[in-house]
Amino acid sequence: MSGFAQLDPLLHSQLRLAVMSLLIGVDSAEFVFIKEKTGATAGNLSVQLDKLSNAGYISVTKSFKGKKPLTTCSITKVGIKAFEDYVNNLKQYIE
Amino acid sequence: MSGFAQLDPLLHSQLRLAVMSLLIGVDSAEFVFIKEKTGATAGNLSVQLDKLSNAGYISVTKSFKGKKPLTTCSITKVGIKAFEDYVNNLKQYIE
DNA sequence: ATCATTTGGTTTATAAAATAAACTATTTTA
DNA sequence: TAAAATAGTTTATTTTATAAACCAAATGAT
Repeated sequence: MSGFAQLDPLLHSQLRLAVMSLLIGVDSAEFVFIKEKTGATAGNLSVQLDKLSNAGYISVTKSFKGKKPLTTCSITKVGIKAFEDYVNNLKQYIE
Repeated sequence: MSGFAQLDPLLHSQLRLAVMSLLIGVDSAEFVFIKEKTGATAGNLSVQLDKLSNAGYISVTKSFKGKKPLTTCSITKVGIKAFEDYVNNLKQYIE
């Protein structure tokens, strides 16, 4: 058990980590809610959600709330596993 | 206590975090030792040590071992504080 | 003795990432 | 009905991380 484990670069990003941290505690969350909680700009959030989605770490559903677009996100099993692995690896650095 | 604390970007980098993690546990460490423990290339390590040094997080001393150059690093008080703050902030994301 | 290789780095170039600015489409409000 | 707000996306820019190329001295092989 020597050397430092590689930290998943997809999770080792402040904003994406915050998103995952949020999503791991809830069933699902809306774009606007995530934006407010993380303090991210819409553009940045949009890009980072895409990356998490493309990696299969979250699922993103686009629908409508009344007549306004509604983007809903939830963490996937793969995402939960990745997050847990990341946290375990990280502990090697900070404990 | 809402929102996510900003993670010190100087520490939120895999290699620099590994370096700090190493240095926090020892009195001092040599360039080659850090390089081996972290698995970094010399070039990358050199750059990242500079950044930590410029931030005042570590002190870097250049001398000679026999006739070969010897770069020795140690964490500073400021660095210890920054590391501890980083770890505390990070816990908000991963706990 | 000298030519190649290794050691211990630094500097510079490139690839990748984060972030913000600009934009789109619809909808609400004045 | 014109202006502004909502809910985003796309594109451009800045920053960062990383590796490749380089340098000087020392050691090893022929």
